[in-house]
Amino acid sequence: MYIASEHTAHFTRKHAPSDGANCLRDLFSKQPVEHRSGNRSLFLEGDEAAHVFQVVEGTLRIFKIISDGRRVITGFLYAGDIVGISLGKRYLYSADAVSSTTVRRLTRNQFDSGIDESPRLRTEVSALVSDEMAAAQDQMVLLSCKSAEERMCSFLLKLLKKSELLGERRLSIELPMSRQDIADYLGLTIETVSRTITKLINKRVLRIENAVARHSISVERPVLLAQLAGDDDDCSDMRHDLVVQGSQRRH
Amino acid sequence: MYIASEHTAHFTRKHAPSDGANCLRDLFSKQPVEHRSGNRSLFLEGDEAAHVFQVVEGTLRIFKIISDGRRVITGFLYAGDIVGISLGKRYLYSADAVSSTTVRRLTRNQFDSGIDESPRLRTEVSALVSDEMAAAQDQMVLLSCKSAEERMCSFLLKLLKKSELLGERRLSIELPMSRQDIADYLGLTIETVSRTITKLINKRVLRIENAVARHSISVERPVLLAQLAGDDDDCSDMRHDLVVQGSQRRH
DNA sequence: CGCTATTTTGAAAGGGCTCAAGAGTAGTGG
DNA sequence: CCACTACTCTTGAGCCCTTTCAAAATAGCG
Repeated sequence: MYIASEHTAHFTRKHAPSDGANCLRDLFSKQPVEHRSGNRSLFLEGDEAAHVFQVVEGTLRIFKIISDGRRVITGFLYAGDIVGISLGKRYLYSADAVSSTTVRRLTRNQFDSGIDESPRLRTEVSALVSDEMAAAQDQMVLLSCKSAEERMCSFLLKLLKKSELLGERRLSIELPMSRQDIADYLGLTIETVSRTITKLINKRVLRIENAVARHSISVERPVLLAQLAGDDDDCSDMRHDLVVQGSQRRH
Repeated sequence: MYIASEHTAHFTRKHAPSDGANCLRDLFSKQPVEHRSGNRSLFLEGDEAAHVFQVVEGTLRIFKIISDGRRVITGFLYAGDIVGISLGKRYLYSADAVSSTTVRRLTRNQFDSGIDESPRLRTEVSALVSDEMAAAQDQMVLLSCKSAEERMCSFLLKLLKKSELLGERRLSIELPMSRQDIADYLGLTIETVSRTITKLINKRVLRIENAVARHSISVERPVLLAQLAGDDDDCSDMRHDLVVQGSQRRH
């Protein structure tokens, strides 16, 4: 219902002003595609936020470099995702291509005037911002109090769900990013990431595809993976006991 | 320039349509104030996001309760702050009063139609969303790779800057929240928070005001505090060395 | 096939957590 | 006003998980 399929997009376009767009996809579709090879930068933290990008194919990572040189990856963006929405004058983070990636871009002005004209686009943008915020919140929870194993499982589970949404039949996960990328995203070291994956393989939760070794993982026991992730997707069952005074023990 | 004082708000109102508002403050100003005593809930994660709130006085904490009962505080809100902006249909987190607090509220509809009418308000909202996102990013960095001491100093420094903005003369920080709140916010245990504060006192960075014991801290060496926070507010000096391949050692 | 980059594995150290107890603070009622 | 109780905060000791440092194994590439 929310996803504008090719069909509905075409249908509703008839009713829209000729210069308008019905969804963000339409807005971007007229822009030429650009290509970025792996590790090529898209923009840098602090640069003037002149453009909004849509990932056409491939993967982007968005990150900050902190004073001592360490890198914190705050997110990965995949085909269809849009980067640069909830921004002020300057980019809050840097972005570069994990692997070979294609994007389309709109100038900030194009984007802003596009959404100013259409309440529908504003709604769509607002939903995306909300999603982005929700993702940031989830990441804070993960970094606040999850163990290495829980972090790894949460990450893999998220990728698994994404590939299921895209209609993947087999329970396999493609990892375009390196172990170092995963470590910088999950707030761990590369060694801990590696060890944790090994542990999950020993537990028969995962299995390494001998094909594109290490960057393709198949999930043997998805249920166990979900349990180990420790999300339990909200504890909505206990939502209504009021007055939970602080966290009870443990971090 | 950005802060709409009583005066400018009154002045510019003449030029605006009678039903419009020039800034969010105006939009809220007509609403009655509501009072929440300490620990009283404002709304719960997952509830229908029916209202947007403005803090008039006091402090709110916004948090999530995760499956094992632990609490993660994702932010504190102080006088003037607005909560519930970047939301979809449901609240992403719960909110309650840290201490005695007063708020004003708008229904989602009031808020949405208010900003729909005014490009100026949309700009203001967009800026607030951007700030919220920036804060979330900073928190991710803090949780990803800062030590207990760095976290504590970052937190205190933020509060110090806030109180400076409000025109405080003395270098003192009021902590309306409990040690447990701080711990749940910084991803630490209450014991570590306590120990870290003690350590900072021993280092002569802080000093406890014997007045409102423990919830009023004076900063003896603000410069050292900033150094220990390890922010170095962006490493904008090194922004342009491209191709920083992963974080170099250490997390 | 040899070189380099990435990943894995091992051993030791450390920082924050856990468990436990003590000290300080606040609220209550005699 | 002070004793009593409940709660928050602090301090101590030991442990565990993750990090650190180091080296070997594997993958990628010319």
